[in-house]
Amino acid sequence: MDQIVRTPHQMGSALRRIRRQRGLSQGELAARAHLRQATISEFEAGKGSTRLDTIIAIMVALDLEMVVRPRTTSAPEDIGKAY
Amino acid sequence: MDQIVRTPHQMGSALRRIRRQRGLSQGELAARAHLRQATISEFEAGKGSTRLDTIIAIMVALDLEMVVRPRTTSAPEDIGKAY
DNA sequence: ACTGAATATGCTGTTAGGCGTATAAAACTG
DNA sequence: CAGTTTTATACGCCTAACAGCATATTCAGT
Repeated sequence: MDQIVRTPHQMGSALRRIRRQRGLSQGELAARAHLRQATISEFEAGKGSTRLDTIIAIMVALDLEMVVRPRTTSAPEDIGKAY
Repeated sequence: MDQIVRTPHQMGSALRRIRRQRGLSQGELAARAHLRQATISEFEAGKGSTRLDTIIAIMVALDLEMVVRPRTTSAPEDIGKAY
């Protein structure tokens, strides 16, 4: 249930999944976070240039928090990358 | 050791602490992440408008990852630790 | 298929991020 | 305390985020 995030795309996907779990539309989330529905759409699509405060606003609206930690080696996509 | 991040300021502080643990200067980190030393300085100071891809670049250079999870309620004595 | 909701895309305007470059202010070190 | 390293600020430039507003497109329910 905790989502590992290493790329903008993973960030967008993770929050989209959680938003849907909460039963919210992009428009509803946007209203709660004081953002445009279009901004949510672009962010969830993996826009890397989304600003930190925008992401924070979304996380607050979804009642989430982030944890920063040393990189783990458990992600499936990483296997093979070193070779 | 894992850093809870709920605000831009906490994000900057957390990565600054980790950078120092790694024994890196802002200039060295900037070089590794292909950013300016000034950009690192501003980000660590808590700039909320820092872009996601900039943050990701810093985390990659520090060998870190993020986790997104439901907000937890930390004990009062823990709250100060994030600062 | 029809229809309304949800999501993606477009346009303009304002504001500001990050760049290169340079320097000022702090913080170590001998 | 001087000399060095590190961190914080500044200016001009280019690009784009996000705003409001509107519409096109896709999805889901009946």
